[in-house]
Amino acid sequence: MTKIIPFRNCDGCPIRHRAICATCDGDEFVQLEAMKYYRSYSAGQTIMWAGDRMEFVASVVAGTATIQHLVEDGRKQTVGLLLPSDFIGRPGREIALYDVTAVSDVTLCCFRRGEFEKLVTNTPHIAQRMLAMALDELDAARDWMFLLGRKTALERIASFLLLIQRRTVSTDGLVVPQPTPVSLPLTREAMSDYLGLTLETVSRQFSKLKADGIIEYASKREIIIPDVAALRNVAGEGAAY
Amino acid sequence: MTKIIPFRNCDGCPIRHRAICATCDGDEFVQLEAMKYYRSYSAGQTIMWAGDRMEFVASVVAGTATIQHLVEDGRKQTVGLLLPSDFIGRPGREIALYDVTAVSDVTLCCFRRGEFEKLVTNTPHIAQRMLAMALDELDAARDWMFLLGRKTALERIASFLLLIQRRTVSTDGLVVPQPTPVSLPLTREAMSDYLGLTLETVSRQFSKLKADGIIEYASKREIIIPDVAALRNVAGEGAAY
DNA sequence: CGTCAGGTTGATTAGGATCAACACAGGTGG
DNA sequence: CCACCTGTGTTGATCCTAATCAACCTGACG
Repeated sequence: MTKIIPFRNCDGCPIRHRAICATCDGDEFVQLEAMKYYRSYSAGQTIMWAGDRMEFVASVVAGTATIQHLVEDGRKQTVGLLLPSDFIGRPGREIALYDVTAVSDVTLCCFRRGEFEKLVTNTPHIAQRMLAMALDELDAARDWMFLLGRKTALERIASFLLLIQRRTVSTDGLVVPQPTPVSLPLTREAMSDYLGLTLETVSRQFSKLKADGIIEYASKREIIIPDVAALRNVAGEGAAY
Repeated sequence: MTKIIPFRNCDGCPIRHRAICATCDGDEFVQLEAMKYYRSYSAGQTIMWAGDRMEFVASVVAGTATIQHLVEDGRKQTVGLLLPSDFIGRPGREIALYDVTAVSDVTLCCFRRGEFEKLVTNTPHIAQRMLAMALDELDAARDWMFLLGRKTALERIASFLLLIQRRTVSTDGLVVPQPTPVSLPLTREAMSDYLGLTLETVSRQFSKLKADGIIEYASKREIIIPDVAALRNVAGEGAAY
């Protein structure tokens, strides 16, 4: 099941043009490439514990991870989804605030935190890229706050499917025949943690979407969206582009 | 009601040491000071509309504003609370994604967006300060996602009161006699928008906290917390410091 | 003195949580 | 090869929290 990463250097890296390194110029890029190292985690493994010292920051190269806040009484909320090209960790913070867990097999491109922080201080491009990515994440978090605060269960599921669909097609690159099958990186339970629901409610809303013809199952973890506009409608998103 | 700001320059500015300018060195600071201008808004005014072109970025000098996401059918969620020293806007984005509304009379220290963006590009300190602030906001947004996804109504109110208390005492500076009165910058309705509740539920939970002796009213918009630890307990936060 | 925004409280409803049973696929080991 | 187990997902019955609908209170202000 574990995918072997078939490259050792950044040429041919699948996230080369979207990750933190996307806007680096020649010299900066050389520095980054020199200090990077890969790490792999299998599905279910914890990448980082809340409260732990963070040894590294990293880009997700392949796989899916979640950022989670969990509390003694067992309540859990996923506060961030990490897909390929997303960044883990933050320069300037020593202690992790959240757990990071691999939900599928994950490959990371890591940088020792100390060295990376020096790079951020010294090379404006990287600081600016970090800033742009942080602000994008902040906007995404705010959209999710609306979802968690105001959307119905059905709308949450629909929004989540659209999110995955958007990220998937843009990852795989070129345009694909319209009714694309979308494979879901999360279990029903992991989705419920992300959507502020229970796994039973998630399951029920999937059934409802299927009954209404909004989605079809290729398998339990792979859906087909015959009409994206219809799904967008259910999600309560404008008919935007 | 409108407070007149009794200063023209940055000396004596109440947020000088916490805002975006906190870590600027002499030269950077001079540049920032040269390009700044003040704007005031009275309670209820909209500072920025979602979809509008952003002419400026700004620091909140005084007053309270909210960042809101609202949707055609009337649903509304406050996705950010802006208190003194918080930053509005983002370099590199032309169009606002959210509405920003003054909930009390607000004074901003503004910078033309174009000029500010140049400064971010050219002066590493400011880019790094922006990054640190953005990452702090991201953490705050993630904590709020937990609140919206998993906390009960009572816990949300308690958490909100603690948030305001924390920000208030740290704003006013020195330590104050223990049972501090905390003045609430938001109406019940504005709180409900922030907490993902209805205003009726907010009101009920206030009544419950009062009945349980966790809070007392100095007035409807000013509460006293006799025992912060007890409130923290209700909020479901650890007994942390 | 009347009006209105902000706030409280009550009665009822509804959406999702909770508790519970069952289905199904994939492994594992006898 | 089959029996068993475990992780994942579905569906049903019931309960409960917060939403909704509604009435009323209070104080500020013209």
